[in-house]
Amino acid sequence: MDKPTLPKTKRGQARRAQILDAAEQVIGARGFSAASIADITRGAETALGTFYIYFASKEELFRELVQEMGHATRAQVAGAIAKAPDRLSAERAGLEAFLRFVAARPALYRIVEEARFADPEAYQDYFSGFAEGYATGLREAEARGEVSPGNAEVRAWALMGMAKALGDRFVLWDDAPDIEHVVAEAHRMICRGLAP
Amino acid sequence: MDKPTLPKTKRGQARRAQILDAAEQVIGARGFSAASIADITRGAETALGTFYIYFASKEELFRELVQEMGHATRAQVAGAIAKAPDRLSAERAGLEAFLRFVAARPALYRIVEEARFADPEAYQDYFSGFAEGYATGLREAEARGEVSPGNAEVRAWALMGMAKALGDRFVLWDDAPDIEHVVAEAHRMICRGLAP
DNA sequence: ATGAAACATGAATCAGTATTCATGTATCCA
DNA sequence: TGGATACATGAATACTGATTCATGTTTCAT
Repeated sequence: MDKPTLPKTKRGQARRAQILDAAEQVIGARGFSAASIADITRGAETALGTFYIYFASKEELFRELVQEMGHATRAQVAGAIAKAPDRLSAERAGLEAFLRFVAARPALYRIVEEARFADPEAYQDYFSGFAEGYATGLREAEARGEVSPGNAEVRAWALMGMAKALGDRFVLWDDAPDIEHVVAEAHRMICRGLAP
Repeated sequence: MDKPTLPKTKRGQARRAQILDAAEQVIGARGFSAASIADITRGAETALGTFYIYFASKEELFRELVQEMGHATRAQVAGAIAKAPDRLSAERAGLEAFLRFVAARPALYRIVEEARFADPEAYQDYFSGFAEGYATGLREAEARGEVSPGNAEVRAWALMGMAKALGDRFVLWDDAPDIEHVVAEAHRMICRGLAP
């Protein structure tokens, strides 16, 4: 009933990690409401009741997974962007890093999308936070003259949306993803647009 | 048990429509798995069992709602695009029509996004079908010299993703949507990109 | 007008599953 | 090394909700 604290022993820490891993797989595969606690503990090779030693509820576990995705994505993208010499290069590197992340952890990606319904606040916070950093980067680039003037917030959301849709179609739903090719094509449009 | 056929009497047709209307509202508000058949029939002011006279299951009803959204969106966007003198104008008109549709029928929009989980096949079909038409339009425009050369499929998905993200942030999650402004900003990026 | 087909009803059935709890077993510090 | 704390177990609880069905009522072609 009480909100569980973090585990204190080695064994406890290992169990909690097992459950989180299994949850990523099971919820990623079946979806949040279809995934039962029993499925998750079975995947973690532990007893049903053990779940509640570490998590107060299914919802709390879910929130933790969404946050994990947030941290992991930011880390991946930020790392890739850091080395870029200018903003347009950063756009390319960031998009590629995102698509590679989707390829590497499809279950987590799906979980975030499901948060739109299962935990709308966490979902909005996740993307709003991401968009804020994105827009700031664009404004700084604009000040340095690396991108044309324009509304940074609209651009940030538009670019995030592009990345998500490309992730769906050319990574998640594609048998033989060719990330490099997709990134190259998309980047050309990001830089120059459609105008002839 | 058998798959119900379409109703044969006036009364039956009216009942079925009542149930579909109520379902759009209830599933749009609570989400697919949280919305119970009882909620829906209550909204339709009819008895629980009546639902199964018209629909084989909750899933079948859901599929029908997703298809309805598909038809409605296409009609809206296609109508708006038809009058455009060239492709870049068409992009602007299509984006604006889409955002206005999201504003007008948020429940249907939400239902489509939930189909990603509740009925993945319908979801993929919906967007793949849309993308196909989109890509064809871009190829024809490229042939007419109205847009620069580039991979039409990647561009189509990227543009759809942009529209979805802008719909989320600046229509669904915004207290005072300013569609015209968002469209103007986004359209500039679609035409010219970020390059200075 | 009338009876067969169509439709309406809601209690009962059936299948789950989130969460709790009483009863153990492992861990680890004093 | 003992015992207090942390952790493990899975059957039992408590509840929800999709689907069925036996029993009416309405519609409408004849």
